[in-house]
Amino acid sequence: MSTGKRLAKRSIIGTRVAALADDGLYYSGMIQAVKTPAPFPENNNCINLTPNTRYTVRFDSVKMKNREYRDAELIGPGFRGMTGVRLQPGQRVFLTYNGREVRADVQNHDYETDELRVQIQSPTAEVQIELKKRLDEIRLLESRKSARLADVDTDFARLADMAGDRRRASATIEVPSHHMQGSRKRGPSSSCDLGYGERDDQMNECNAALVLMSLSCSPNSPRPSAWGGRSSVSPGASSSSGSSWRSGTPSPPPASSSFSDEGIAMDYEEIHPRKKRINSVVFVCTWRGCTYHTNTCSAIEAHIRNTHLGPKKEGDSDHEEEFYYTEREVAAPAPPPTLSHRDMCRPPHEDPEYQRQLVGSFRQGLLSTMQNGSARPISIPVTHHWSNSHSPKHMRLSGANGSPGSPGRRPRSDNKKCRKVYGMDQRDLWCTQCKWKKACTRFGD
DNA sequence: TATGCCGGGAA
DNA sequence: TTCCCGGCATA
Repeated sequence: MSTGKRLAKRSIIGTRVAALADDGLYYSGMIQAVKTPAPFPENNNCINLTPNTRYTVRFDSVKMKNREYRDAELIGPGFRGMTGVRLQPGQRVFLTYNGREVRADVQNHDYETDELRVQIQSPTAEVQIELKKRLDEIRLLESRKSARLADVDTDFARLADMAGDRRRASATIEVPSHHMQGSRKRGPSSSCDLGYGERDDQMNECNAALVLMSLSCSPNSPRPSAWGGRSSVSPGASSSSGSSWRSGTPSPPPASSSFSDEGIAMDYEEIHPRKKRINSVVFVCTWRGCTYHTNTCSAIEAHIRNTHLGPKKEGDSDHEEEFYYTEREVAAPAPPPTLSHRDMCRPPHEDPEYQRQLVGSFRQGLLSTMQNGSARPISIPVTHHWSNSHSPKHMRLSGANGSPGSPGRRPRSDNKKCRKVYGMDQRDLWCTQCKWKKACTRFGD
């Protein structure tokens, strides 16, 4: 049943196209409206299209006015391709170079051989790279959805060489949604994993999480120059606190509370200033299914923007990329395994990898006690800043008192659970598992 | 009785 | 896969 609120699947509105402007150059834009003389003028999908159909193109550049074109005049998916197109010098094009999409400007187009001389706009670059490309290797539209390639301080050649660590990072942040408070019903998805176009509505919640993600890039870690160059730090940002609040969002970072959703400590760095280590830092894309990682912040942001998020809207400066990557230290001289998690937004005990280690140690302890008979409690250091305690505790896990009767059911732990800590009326602060009546991941063993 | 969480079903 | 909840085990 169609409600009529959504465009038909085949709607051509919103399609990205390139169209010829008065200056003889093609500019990218988007189909904004379709005018068709067909009997169903309200039908905007391509079912009733005729050769007389006219498409209103809204150009990406605000300086350019909307204009109507016939389909034969438009280049893009569903319209004509590049064949036969004549490009003028100065034409902005896109091509794949070193596995990445780059911008280039046409120097000259040989109509006979359909070969072009283009000059790549290397972002790093004093050196301009000039290439010869065939017309069919050239695009007028950004296929990788990057609107900011030119701003990104990315060494593309180095990116292509990236290899190695493929560990997945999990940096899921739950943003408590008010509409769910007190209700057991599932609310509308409030995930920040949104498609392009829906994001604005969700930015209040996302901003909160954005703050948390910003903290994952610690001020102590090496920063590429582009970071500082691009970080138009908002006036509310505190430079002395060491907080890496650098989003352009107008609201200041939450100041007083050392806790946020999911018990994430905001002033973690202040409580435990990180030991200066010269380990290399890897920025890991946390987009679901993506294992991309790189060693520069700007590169990971470029990746996220290009590959996952899509073009940035005009005047947008929400630094949304920060939400989808996490910073990881690759320990050179093998530090204690859990320390690396200090870099992450997720509290250590909620980190799946940490939990695995914990469970692993627990099992190992059980095993050893079973083998040598001595019930020696295992002591695992737990930094529990997340629960109002600022001193490291030791969580005692004893294999001796495992319940004999119910194998498979874990002995009830004495730890405070979200229910106890937050109470029923603050259910939205519970960890997800507690909400689902599952084993608590925040205070659990 | 309150709480923790397993198992399983719905979305 | 995520979310939710009945119901059992345990404190």
